Amino acid sequence: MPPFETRPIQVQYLKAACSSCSVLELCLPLGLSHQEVERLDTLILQRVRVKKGHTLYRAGDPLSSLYAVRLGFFKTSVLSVDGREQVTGFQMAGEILGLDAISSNLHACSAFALEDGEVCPIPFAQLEQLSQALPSLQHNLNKILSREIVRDHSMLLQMGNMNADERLAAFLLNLSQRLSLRGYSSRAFVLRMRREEIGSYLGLRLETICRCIAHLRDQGLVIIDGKQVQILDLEGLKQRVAGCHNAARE
Amino acid sequence: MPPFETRPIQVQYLKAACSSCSVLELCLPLGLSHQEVERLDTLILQRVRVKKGHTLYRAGDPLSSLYAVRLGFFKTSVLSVDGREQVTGFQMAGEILGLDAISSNLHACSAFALEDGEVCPIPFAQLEQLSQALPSLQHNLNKILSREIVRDHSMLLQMGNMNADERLAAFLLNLSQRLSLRGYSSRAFVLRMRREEIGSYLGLRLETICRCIAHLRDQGLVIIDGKQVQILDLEGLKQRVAGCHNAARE
DNA sequence: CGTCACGTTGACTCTGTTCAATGCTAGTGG
DNA sequence: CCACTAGCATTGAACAGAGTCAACGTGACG
Repeated sequence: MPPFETRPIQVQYLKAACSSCSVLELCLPLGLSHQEVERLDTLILQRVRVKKGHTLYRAGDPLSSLYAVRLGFFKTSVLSVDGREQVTGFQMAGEILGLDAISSNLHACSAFALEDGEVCPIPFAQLEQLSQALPSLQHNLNKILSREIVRDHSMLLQMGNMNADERLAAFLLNLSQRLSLRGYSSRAFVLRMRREEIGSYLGLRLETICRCIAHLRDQGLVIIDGKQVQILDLEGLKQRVAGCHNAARE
Repeated sequence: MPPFETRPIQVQYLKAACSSCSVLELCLPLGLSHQEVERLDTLILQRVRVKKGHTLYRAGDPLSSLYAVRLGFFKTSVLSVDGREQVTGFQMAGEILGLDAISSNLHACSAFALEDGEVCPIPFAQLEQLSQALPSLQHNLNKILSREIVRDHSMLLQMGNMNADERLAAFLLNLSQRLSLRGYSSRAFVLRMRREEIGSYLGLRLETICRCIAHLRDQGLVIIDGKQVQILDLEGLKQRVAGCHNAARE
């Protein structure tokens, strides 16, 4: 186990308000009226800084809050009985952490910061209470939960039907698309996770990730130097994924 | 494509009421007071019969209702761009179909009946409306959505970290456990799906499923004759899954 | 009785894993 | 300042597990 897994999180309190947040339209308040956002603000009392390598919560912890990522990059993962890690997702600004805890009031996975970041804790009991009064807030929460289900199903499709190169291409495209939604370049970005974590997420070994990076590089689709990614041929990458398995094989 | 994919569903109206349903405590009304269930009953106007081989809804259909399975056995699946099927789940009595449609108001997967069954359509707009008035109903919906996320994550763990034998063992144990929750035998049951569908669900080919069945049989853990399953050694099967990959390998 | 869909098994192939060696970078301590 | 270490990334070679292709069996059903 990496050493950082034993460090507790360091909490620093900062003022928070959805109404002045830059990822407002990607997050829980999406589509709410100004007045509704102000009521939601009454729940979001603070931002919490999480330093790189620290844990926001662990599998088994009781659910107190969901966490909206405001800044930074997180991974969530579950452990198999024999201690193997399965990364279940990478989250960036505007995405919500902790959804899987609602079912049992215990977190089913752990959340780690892959770089320094900030999250807005959303006390869940109060969120449910407030969403009694705000239909559109309740609807948003339902949508966010459902979106996570859709995302998981597409991961299952990747794991079940795509080969290693295709999975990596799909992974890079997914990052590219989410980053561009947040105003960053879709063609140049930095991987915040290690090869091993990408591999775990995609159901592959880290060596396979290295080799797939080499394949995509040799085909002139991307340049990946360490954690620095440059996408040379976005369309080519997309074709690689669409022509899923067997089709258009070299 | 199998021929039944083109048949429309045949709708037959039957009286329905959660308050008199046998899977009440596994379904949406879980934990609701008698009065609350009666209000929920006002939404559940009918049961719909779905005959084996028929489609309840298809990917792309607009979301009008969620469906509670009352009887029978369903599969849900998504298609990849090039027409490959990925089975995302098998649903039995008390489980809810259509959750992935909430995110976009369009069904993201299709639902097929693997045997004659009955579902209770739950008009989603009205469900959201009613859950404004009934906090515990809203809470249940949240829980059900979250439970699906947890389930998907455990499927990702299976696909990412388990070999073929382990996945099949986990699959059989999961069926066994859900059936026993519903009052059926946990040691003898019938597979409602074909080998190919099991394979798609587990990210394997149908031939691999056959071979894994043979492996488990040769180890004296199960007897599987066609669709008839008999579990001889429940504990042995569990060990097979827990000692996930590499551990306790023969 | 013949057809068709499904299931089983074998032989061979191939993709991804495993194991190992090597390189690179950042951090640490003498 | 440099030697040393630790963690991460890359690459090669050998191996193994699952895929592919093909043949055959079986049971349901018109």
